[in-house]
Amino acid sequence: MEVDTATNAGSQSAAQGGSHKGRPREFCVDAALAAALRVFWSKGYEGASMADLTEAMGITKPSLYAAFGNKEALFNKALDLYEREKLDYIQAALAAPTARGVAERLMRGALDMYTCPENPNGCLGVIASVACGAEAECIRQAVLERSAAAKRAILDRLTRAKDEGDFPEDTDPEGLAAFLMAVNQGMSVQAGAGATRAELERLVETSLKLWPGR
Amino acid sequence: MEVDTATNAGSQSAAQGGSHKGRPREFCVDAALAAALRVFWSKGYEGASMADLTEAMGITKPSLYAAFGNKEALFNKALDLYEREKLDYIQAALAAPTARGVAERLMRGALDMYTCPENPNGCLGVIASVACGAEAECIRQAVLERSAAAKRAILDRLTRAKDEGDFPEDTDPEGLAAFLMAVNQGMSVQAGAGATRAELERLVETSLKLWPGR
DNA sequence: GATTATTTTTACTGGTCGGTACAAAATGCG
DNA sequence: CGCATTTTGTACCGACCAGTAAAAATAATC
Repeated sequence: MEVDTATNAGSQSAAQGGSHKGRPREFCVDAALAAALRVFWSKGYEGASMADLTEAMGITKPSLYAAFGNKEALFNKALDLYEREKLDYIQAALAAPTARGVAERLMRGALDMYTCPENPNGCLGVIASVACGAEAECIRQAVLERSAAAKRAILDRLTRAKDEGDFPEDTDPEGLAAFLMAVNQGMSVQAGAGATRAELERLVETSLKLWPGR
Repeated sequence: MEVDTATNAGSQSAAQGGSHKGRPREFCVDAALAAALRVFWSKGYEGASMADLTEAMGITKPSLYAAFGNKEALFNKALDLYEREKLDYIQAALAAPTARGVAERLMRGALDMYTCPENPNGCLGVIASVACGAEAECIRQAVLERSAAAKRAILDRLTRAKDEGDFPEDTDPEGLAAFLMAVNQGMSVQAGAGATRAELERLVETSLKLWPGR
């Protein structure tokens, strides 16, 4: 009855202690999910074929469907993993004492993530929301919801910052939140286009120099 | 002999004066290309199927192949049309007398284009470069080349502006060019995500207020 | 009217897409 | 052991993909 069995499986291959009854799973669910994330991150949702995914994950299609449900469910779990492991810098940034500190940590965190050689180029959210047509509309919606939540969190933080006197009087927190999102999205697009770390650093330094207040 | 026959055909359907020999083409090549552009613009290169294209263009597949070559050639012609008709605001912006004027016309031009209800959401260049995987690499390269050329033109203009004293001494034209590209790309992503014109206007106003110099 | 050149229509190709049916294999439990 | 349960590998499904072969249709030229 469709029980979510994405649970056990050790670190490498052999299944260990779990007191399950049937034949033990031969692959590590977490490692397979991490591999799937890399594929989605590199090729987008529709661009990633089941063949791409199964090859990268090292499992066959029936195993994938048994462990993750279907392609859409697999993507959503990969998106959870992405947010948890790769977007943690956002929450950390919001804890900075001043608006300028928030902006700086946000931009530098994005810069580090986009230029880490172990990561695919660009932002999974941007890739999946831009490169998503028709049938995969619910995927797009899921991604957009998370993006909207992030923007709202940034906006709340900047609004508080204005109350705390971090900005000149005529500053618009909504505009600045959209601005931070735009710089981040621009960095993602440029990283995907092959921009070097030095180029993106220049973008960050310039944006930071333009940032108003403290 | 692969002669490029994309020439005549009147404004609506009937082919007129052209002194060709065989059966006259029953559709307008320009109108079909415009329809194809809308499809690519909405769905990206790989997301646009031949069925999507032929339906929107009102022709059959063999007619499409005879008139345009193949999917890739059709895209490139659509990209030419896009640049010619939709990106003309860029050249106009570069003619502004000051760097601030350039930035303002660039941002407002993009804003107008992204929020024109007759246009699909977002920027074809961003969509095609982000949502392009593997096999369509040459498409991606073609788009990236045009984007790089645009950035270079902007950079040249900003460098001249610095020579003319439009900026404070410590201003980095390279950083500002990347900044303008990023705001534009961010607007495209946000427009594709469903942002309203009012939201994008706020982004433009904020970015303009941060812009340095005159 | 016959010839030649071009477009149109219909039907088709081999390949890939996401997803699945089925039986063999591997475990725990009695 | 025998049985229930779960995963595995293989082989397959109908739908769609980009692209094309072939013949009928329509025009200019002879």
